[in-house]
Amino acid sequence: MKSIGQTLRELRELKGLLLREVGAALSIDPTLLSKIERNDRMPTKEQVSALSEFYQDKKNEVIIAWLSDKLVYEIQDEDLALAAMKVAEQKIEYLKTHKAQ
Amino acid sequence: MKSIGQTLRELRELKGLLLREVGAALSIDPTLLSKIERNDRMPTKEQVSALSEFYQDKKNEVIIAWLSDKLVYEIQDEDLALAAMKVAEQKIEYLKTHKAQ
DNA sequence: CTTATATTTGACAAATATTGTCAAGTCAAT
DNA sequence: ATTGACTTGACAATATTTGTCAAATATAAG
Repeated sequence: MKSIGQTLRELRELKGLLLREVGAALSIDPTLLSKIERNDRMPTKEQVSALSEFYQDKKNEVIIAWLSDKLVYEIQDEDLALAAMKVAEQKIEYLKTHKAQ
Repeated sequence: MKSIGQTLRELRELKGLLLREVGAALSIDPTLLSKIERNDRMPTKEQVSALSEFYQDKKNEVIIAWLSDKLVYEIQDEDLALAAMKVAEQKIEYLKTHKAQ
């Protein structure tokens, strides 16, 4: 249950890499990476794709941390947040079974 | 499990009101209300507040339909949508118990 | 204490996304 | 054909988000 920032930072440090190095590998400005790892900027879908590929073995972990952070961000201040989440889950499940082509 | 648009349309029709009438009561352009009821535009937080007050008895229903739609919108195309929802739920619960003043 | 390297921060620019409006269109009933 | 309710499309207006750069901070080494 880690934030996307925490997830990315831990993965990077595990590999002993610098922001500069990851940045160079993925063409992302290191200062932007810093902000992302500090949850100061949300990475874009493309950045998450690149990062999740970069940290291969933890691909899904990265994506799930990112998606869940985006969800939380959307409703964290709401009293009905949890109730809304449950309904959203049902809606997703419904869409999944009834999805178009 | 209704969309925000469907929820609002049904509530309005139950009261036998016209878009024009609800619009006048809440200072919202009727053509915008039309789009909202057709899920073509997301209402803003302020509009949802006004609308949920207007349809008093169904206040929470309106808010939950809106919040859950926003959540779904955020992740509906993702394979990991459901997994992310579960994690987001945990994060919300965590924030709820550990929330700052 | 000075230098070197890594990271962070703040302010702003740039890009994107979202919402609001208006004129014109459809549709049904009369 | 006219009227009334609603819808649609294109564009304007706003708002939000993201990216960049220079400066600040931090840490370690010499």
